[in-house]
Amino acid sequence: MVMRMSRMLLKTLRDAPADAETASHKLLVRAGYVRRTSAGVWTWLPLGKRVLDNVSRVVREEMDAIGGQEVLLPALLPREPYETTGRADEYGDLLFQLKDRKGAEYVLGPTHEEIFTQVVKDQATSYKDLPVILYQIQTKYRDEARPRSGVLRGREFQMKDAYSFDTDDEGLAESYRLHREAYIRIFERLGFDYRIVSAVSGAMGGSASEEFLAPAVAGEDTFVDCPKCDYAANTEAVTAVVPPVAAVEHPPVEELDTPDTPTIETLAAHLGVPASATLKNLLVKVDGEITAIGVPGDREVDLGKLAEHLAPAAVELVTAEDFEGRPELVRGYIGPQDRTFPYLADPRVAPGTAWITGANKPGRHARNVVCGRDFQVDRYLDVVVVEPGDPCPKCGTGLEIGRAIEIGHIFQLGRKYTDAFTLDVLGKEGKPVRVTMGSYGIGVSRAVAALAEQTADEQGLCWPREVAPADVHIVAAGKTTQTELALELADRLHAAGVRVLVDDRAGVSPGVKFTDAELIGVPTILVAGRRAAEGVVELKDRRTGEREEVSVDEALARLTG
RNA sequence: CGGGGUGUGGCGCAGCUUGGUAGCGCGUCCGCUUUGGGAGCGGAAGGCCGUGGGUUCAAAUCCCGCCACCCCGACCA
Repeated sequence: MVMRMSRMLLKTLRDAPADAETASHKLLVRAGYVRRTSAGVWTWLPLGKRVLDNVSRVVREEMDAIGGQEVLLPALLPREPYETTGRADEYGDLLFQLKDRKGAEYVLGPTHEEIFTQVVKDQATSYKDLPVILYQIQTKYRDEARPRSGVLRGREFQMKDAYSFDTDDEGLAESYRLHREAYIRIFERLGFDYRIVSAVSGAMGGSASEEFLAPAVAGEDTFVDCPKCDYAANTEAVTAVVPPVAAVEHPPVEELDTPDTPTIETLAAHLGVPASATLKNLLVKVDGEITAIGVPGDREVDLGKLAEHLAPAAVELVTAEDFEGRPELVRGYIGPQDRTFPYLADPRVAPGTAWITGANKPGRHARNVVCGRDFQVDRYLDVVVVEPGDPCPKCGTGLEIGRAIEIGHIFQLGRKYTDAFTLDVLGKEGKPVRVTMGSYGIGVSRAVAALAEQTADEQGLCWPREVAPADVHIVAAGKTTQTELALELADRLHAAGVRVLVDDRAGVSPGVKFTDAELIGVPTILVAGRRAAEGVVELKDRRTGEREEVSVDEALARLTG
């Protein structure tokens, strides 16, 4: 069907809604693709629905290509399976919960590992039934504390979720590999600039997990990117590169009088040394026990990272009360020498390195405090916040830090869910075998917004052809002659299988139509204008802005070629 | 959940300080003119001013409560 703007439910806005902040949010609303219905809940208007469907189509084709079988599970689900796996509590308020008239408890599905596990338990009984890959493209519900950035992070959103079921680890690894490659093809076809980074599994459980990140200023994730090699990683997953320590004989420890220097800043200024020469000792409580973390003075500790390393132990910052009754802990002057507490340290605090650090006496610091000689480290942990310029673990180049949108995530779950539901199949030996599982997600609606973020320019949206709502946007810049030609071209192109959007609105000035065409972002703009009567039209590339006058036949040939 | 901000026709905003007829731009509808970069003139429609209460002769405006929405952070396949 040819989309005629004179008949479409489409209204572009000159001004973006005041509450829109990110480019994709502003442009998708201004260009009439989506409309907010409530916080984090969006209506997809005709143009938006087309783009959404195009993304789904690509995803579907590539999932089918690896043997995935599409199914559709309900979004309205009994709560009980989520209790079985403990995720009802784990998700907490993130779960939309409701009751039916009889008081039975339901949830709106946030992701479907539980239900897919049950489906396979129902249907698969023998190792011959496996491996199997199931997927669906479906609406998901998460009651996010803070939905934001338009459809980038909604409470209701479209997701493709896939699940693999295998009888052994090798099978899982293969299913995972298949998905990884399918994802690469999907994101290539969609026109994404993306990185694959290793990630932490979080609430999903399981071992191996990688994220597909689309770099964008509006992104919520920070990641490091090596400008030279292909290394990229989630900031939490970066490991420090420690340069080898020169075997130098350090002079003995020397105490210094350093009054009023309780912070690294004041200390470094007082002594006239860089902060990196000092050793910062941050006190935390690990399950209530006071513990110090030693990091170079110019470094920040990432408490989230620390908590992750020490989980399930609880990590809290110390408070003033914790110093009561501990006179050996001198606030601002703590050092790891003669310590009375466990000592964790960043790998940069390597054996043989010398530091300026607290002397455990008020107003006193010590220099030439050598790791391994004057103090011992109980355990090394990577807990320092990554900084731009830190060396790449792979090639040593200075890393860059950027923002990105998570558009896909793949997991080797293992047996977390199959254990919970005792999903076994009969093996070759006639004995039950516990099934192992993977799960693989793509945020379909998020991908639309992420693509908008990556491809839009000052004039508006600018879609890659594969996802664009049409191939050609025909503008009738004039009166009857132009409109008739525009409609005729639309029909002929459509007959040739080209997807067409035609601006045949009467009484709308050419200027309005041009700016609307640029805002809407269809890759090719065809203008039937001044020279329409003589059979000459203009072809314009939305991205480059290049335009060219060609005959009608030439235009048709190029667009159908 | 902590901090900040905003609620006035479809969109963007003014009015609130100092209470008294709800206003502007864009958009929409009708008519005429106009048609290559957000046209002109004339007419018109459209708003329990987020919501509940209070103060007052009188509340968009002052006071109290609530709700919704947005931003930063925490959190988050």
